[in-house]
Amino acid sequence: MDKVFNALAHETRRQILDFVMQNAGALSGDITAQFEVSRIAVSKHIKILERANLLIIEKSGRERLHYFNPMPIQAIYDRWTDAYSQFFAPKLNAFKTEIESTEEAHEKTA
Amino acid sequence: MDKVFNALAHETRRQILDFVMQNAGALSGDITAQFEVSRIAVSKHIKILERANLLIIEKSGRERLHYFNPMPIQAIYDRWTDAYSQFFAPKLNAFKTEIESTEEAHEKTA
DNA sequence: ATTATATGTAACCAATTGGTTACATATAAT
DNA sequence: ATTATATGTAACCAATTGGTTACATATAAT
Repeated sequence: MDKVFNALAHETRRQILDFVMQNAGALSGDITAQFEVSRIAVSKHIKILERANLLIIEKSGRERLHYFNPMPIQAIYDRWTDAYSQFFAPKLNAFKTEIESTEEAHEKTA
Repeated sequence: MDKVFNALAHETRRQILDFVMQNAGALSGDITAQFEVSRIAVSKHIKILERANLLIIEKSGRERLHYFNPMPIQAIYDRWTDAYSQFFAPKLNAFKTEIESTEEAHEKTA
């Protein structure tokens, strides 16, 4: 789970996920072509995503085909919404209002 | 958005969120008491969470009261599920099966 | 058989991160 | 007025991160 959060904490890696999602089976080279940084840099990002199980790689000859795996994100979401359920239900709007009025009060004091 | 992902990419910071969520209005000192690291280290983590808008701070005299703000996470989730909706719907199971068979095939080759 | 392509690994480096100690300040309690 | 408490800031440091170049290997194409 820590690996997933860490993997998602970099813009390039999130973009790689976006790209692979829309281009299932993309090769390393296809992914590299999307970015300005070197092939090696992209390769490292892919490795981090792979270790977080966000990408699944299929080898075919000298090529590597990449597939997006949504399950770790689903797992995080499940844990998250469960833990934070009190905030994601009707109570949300009340909370919003409370925070906003708190902030207004704060601004007046500041 | 990058700030939010980065803020979530550290175990201690996720634990701070958990704690503040269940202890709305907690003081800096209350949060510090939950961890082994120094007050300063915790303070830095809090600052990162604050800048990501995941914590809202209300000053009261010499104290700082902390409140969890779920909205950035909600925003991420909205963006995420929208972008990845093709995977979070009925298709999910088909995809899972596809990946699993792919992996089996891969294991046999390896 | 030779050449081109797809990818991997090693060594290195600057920037960022996560932590520390030491010192400072503002409010509350006595 | 003095002391204790809650929090802030500065300077520093080791570890991690994100990138690079140089070299290597395995498969596909000619």
